[in-house]
Amino acid sequence: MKTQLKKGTLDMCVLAALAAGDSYAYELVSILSRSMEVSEGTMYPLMRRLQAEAWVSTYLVESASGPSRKYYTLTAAGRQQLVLMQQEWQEFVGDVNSVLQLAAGRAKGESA
Amino acid sequence: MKTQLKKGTLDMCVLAALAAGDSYAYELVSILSRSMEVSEGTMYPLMRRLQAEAWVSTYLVESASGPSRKYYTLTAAGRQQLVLMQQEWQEFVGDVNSVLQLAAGRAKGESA
DNA sequence: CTCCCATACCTTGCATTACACGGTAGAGGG
DNA sequence: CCCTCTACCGTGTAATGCAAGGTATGGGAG
Repeated sequence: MKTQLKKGTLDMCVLAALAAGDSYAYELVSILSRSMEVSEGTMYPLMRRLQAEAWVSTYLVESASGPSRKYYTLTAAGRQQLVLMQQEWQEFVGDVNSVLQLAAGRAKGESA
Repeated sequence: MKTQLKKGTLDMCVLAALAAGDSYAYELVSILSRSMEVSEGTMYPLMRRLQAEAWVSTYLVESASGPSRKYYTLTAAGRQQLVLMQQEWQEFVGDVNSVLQLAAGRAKGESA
């Protein structure tokens, strides 16, 4: 029900996960699922977008327990983008929190 | 360009602003604009949604410098919802930050 | 051998929501 | 009369998360 909150942050989360090491979509879902809810239907289109932006590149690796895995690596541009996104994210969190604090005082009836 | 980040937070921001005192859409835009970018085209549909959820109620007040103003007040349900949203927001921020920190260590070549 | 499950890939269609753009209308100044 | 500021509103578009469904590989259960 709070899926709207994720809009725009998943890209950053995936890039961050990839900064910790190469991975593939199916695994990324389970990695991120440890901290937040994500579904496959979100992941695959997302990875396509990241690749279209040239923030990641791919290579195939055969698996002994199923189909080949499509691994993703951060490109230099991807690393740069991650830094940028983190800055925007923290700035945004600060903005929202400042709005929340604006209200906090008066909400309890403290008149001035 | 980071409009996606706002998805789902504007409702909360508006409710928070109203917790500090009744207001009308046009004014809410300028209030929130002090902390973040919002446009009128966003505000009016948003207010209708909040009202449809019964989180706010309205009353008209004539103005000496233009058309009548449609003021919005938080309902009891609105106050409750604000608290809920704030909890979800902080939880979400924590989740995202934990993902970001996951990557932080290894990104610099610290091989555990 | 067959069936099923876990792995791993992918697509289509839907819902939500922020915003640009455009339109209406009152009050006051040039 | 026109223009600006205030203040309201609607339509259509873009972005994106997700449910649901589809394909294929490999191994274990029956």
